[in-house]
Amino acid sequence: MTFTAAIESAAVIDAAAGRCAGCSTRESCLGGLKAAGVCGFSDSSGRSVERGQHLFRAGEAIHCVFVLRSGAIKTYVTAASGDEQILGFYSPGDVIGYDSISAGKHSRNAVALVPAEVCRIPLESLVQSCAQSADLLNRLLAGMGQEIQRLQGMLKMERLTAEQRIALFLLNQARRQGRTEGSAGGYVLQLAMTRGEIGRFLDLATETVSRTLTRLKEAGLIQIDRSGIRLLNPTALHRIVQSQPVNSVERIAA
Amino acid sequence: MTFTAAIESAAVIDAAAGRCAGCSTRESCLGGLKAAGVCGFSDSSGRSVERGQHLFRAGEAIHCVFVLRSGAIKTYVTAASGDEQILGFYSPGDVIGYDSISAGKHSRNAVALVPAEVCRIPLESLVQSCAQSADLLNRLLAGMGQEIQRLQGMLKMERLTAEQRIALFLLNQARRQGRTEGSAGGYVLQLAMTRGEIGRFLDLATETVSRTLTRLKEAGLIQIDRSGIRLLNPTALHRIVQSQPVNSVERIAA
DNA sequence: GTAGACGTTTGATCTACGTCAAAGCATCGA
DNA sequence: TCGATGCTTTGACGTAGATCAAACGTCTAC
Repeated sequence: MTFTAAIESAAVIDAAAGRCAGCSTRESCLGGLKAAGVCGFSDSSGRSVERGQHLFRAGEAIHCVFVLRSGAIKTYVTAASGDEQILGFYSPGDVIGYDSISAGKHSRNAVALVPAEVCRIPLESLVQSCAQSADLLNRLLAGMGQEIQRLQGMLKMERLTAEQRIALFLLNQARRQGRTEGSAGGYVLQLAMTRGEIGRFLDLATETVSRTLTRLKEAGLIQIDRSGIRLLNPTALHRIVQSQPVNSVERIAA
Repeated sequence: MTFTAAIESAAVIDAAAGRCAGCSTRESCLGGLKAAGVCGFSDSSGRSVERGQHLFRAGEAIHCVFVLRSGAIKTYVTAASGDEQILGFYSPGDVIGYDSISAGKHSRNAVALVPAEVCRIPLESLVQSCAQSADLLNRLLAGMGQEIQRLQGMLKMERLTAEQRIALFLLNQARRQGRTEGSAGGYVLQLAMTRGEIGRFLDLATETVSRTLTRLKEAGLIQIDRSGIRLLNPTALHRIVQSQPVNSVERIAA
């Protein structure tokens, strides 16, 4: 079992054959096919990434895509002016790196927001295996298609007011977290990112994020305590997203 | 030679075997492989679309991706509020429909801005052929990867000022038109879209698009005559895009 | 020609959100 | 315990671009 130079500093998690069997991300992960015996990536292996450590950086050569097993990762680019734009937050089960398949090198940076574990899937064997397995090919195309649709969704987001963006963001996070954790009931979001990072994702100033969250809190739609946001009224949040941008909370919360 | 029900109203252009041979879009088109004998799509065929006619609509089932041979096409979605958001303008050689591969149905509408000709590439045979041809698979993945990067570019665009967006839009259009027409020298853009459509693409009001164009014109960077914009000073336009947003034209044009 | 429909341009005004500033509040190491 | 550091919150103010309104091409149909 060896590592490429690019990640030689990483700690091995578990690259044994049956590894995918008990993985909670199997459904959405490309590598679940390994357990199914459909394809066996010989050097698929894991890596743990510490908080603040980069998984890859823009400009680096690409050798693999990553599947997030646990933790949280953000991808971002840095403008000439120096300020950062966050392109995506990733939760367990997400595949990171579709954008750069067959581009040769990464177009953005990826960094862990909290300690994370990822699976490496070498690009070469992934693409080669697609020739053998129609199922894998379909999963790959579906994953890339979803990434395209996610980005189209973000473009739509740019048209919304600050309040609508925040509401939509909270709902999206809840939906994604529900995928791995117990879905119904709770709706308590563990946000791994800061207000500033939410802002750099939604294209809002930190202050606007903060103000909007307090407004939603005071309207009774959410509850904010340290290291978590509870969605008290997801339906109202939905209404805010849908509503015409004519002061929402006041109209909706009633 | 038959058509699916979805496009039975369309006129046949040319579905003969050697058709790709003389096609100007061969380089960027997936179907160019047909001429190379690498793969032969049995029912790949053409269709002409009139100005204002839809190629497909959101919600419709997907049977194929399209390659634009001539003309211009826009894709858009309509918000609940009724206003339209344009997701992309397509020029000859572009592949339309990557986003919906393996999604089952279209997520957006596609309509011709001027009379257009497209090639249909049935999805099923496209995906199947990827198993046979590594080259085709790579082209497909590359195309989807580029679409992802195009969307990431649009997200970055949203951070720019109106003037920067317009400048970048003009440069992008020039680059894309240069791909098929004679590239150097001219820089005369034939814009198939209205000011309003540019605005609904860049997320700007029609008035802002108009005002910004006149400002660029008065600064001597572009020349506007009926049905065309000439880029007199692409370098200055580039500088505008790169510059910090502190009133650009005045600083740059000097 | 001329009427009508559209697109464009220009001006005046309004507003959501950014920016600047300063004061809370956690968390962590010594 | 106490700074030190970094995140969050709140307030005051400024501005880019939206919106409203109206005049001005330009193209097509008759």
